[in-house]
Amino acid sequence: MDKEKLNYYKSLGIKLTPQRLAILEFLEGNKEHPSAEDIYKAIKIRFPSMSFATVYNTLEVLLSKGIVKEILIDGSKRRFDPDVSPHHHFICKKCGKIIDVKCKYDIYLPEELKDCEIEDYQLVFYGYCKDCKKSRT
Amino acid sequence: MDKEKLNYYKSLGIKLTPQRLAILEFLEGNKEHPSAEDIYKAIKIRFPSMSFATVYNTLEVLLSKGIVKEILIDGSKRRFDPDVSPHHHFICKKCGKIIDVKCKYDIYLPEELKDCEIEDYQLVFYGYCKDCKKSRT
DNA sequence: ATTATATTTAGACTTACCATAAGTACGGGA
DNA sequence: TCCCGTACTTATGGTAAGTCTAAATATAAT
Repeated sequence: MDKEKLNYYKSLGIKLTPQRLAILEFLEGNKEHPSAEDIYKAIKIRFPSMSFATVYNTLEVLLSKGIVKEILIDGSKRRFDPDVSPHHHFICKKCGKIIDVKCKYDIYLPEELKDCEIEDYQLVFYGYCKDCKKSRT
Repeated sequence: MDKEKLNYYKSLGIKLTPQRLAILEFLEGNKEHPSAEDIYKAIKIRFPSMSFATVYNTLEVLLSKGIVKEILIDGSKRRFDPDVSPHHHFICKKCGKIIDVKCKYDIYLPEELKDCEIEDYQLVFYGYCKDCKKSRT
């Protein structure tokens, strides 16, 4: 990881432990929208002593700092996305694969929410991916 | 519940037990986007013998018949919506309240998903509702 | 005879707890 | 200025517990 990024993380007041660096490196540029378990399994290879709690703790920190984003799309588990730029997602109902959607849509503030403070919005497409579409009965 | 609806449910091949009727009545016109627990608690008053599993079983049946829809919006639990007409949602990050958004947006099929079979899409707004907006520090 | 219910059990995912360990900031000495 | 110990703060690891959901099975209802 380059020095600039390191300093950026430090400037946010994050204590950079080897485990956290490993998690950050794993997430950097990752397009798989991993779950906590995905992260845990991947890091465990290099850090056999890694604990599941550490993964969750670190994710909580990264979420609070806006370094990663949680995507509410998979009912069965939390998914995380290191790409915090505005974009949308598709999830396959069969295999759970998530695909980024970079389209821009013209989403105006709905009348029903005029008294609310909107921080973000996400568009989610549900269906079947290229591979699962074929193999469906 | 009126007879027309009853016959409609019957025509779908759903066996209408007292518990299921209670769940259907509770859901009918319900704008609270209840969780399984909300439903369980509400029905338990009239059916003390009601089981949690029955709630899940019934919801599973109603989902498969398209009578209710699951909304993936609350990371901590499943939420259900008896309004299956196309619409969107807002969720308050603080109190968890969900508000319906009936606006129509022009959502075209994104290039990234041209090989996928899209069944549905949902737009979700995140932020703070009228009440929680004030009380934030 | 088929299907739903109630109850219990089990599983997956996540959070809480606490003693131990490690990172960071600071200040004195080279 | 740079290096290095010291003290303070925070993170880790392991486990235990909590929550939500799904499975299994015997009983009851249709």
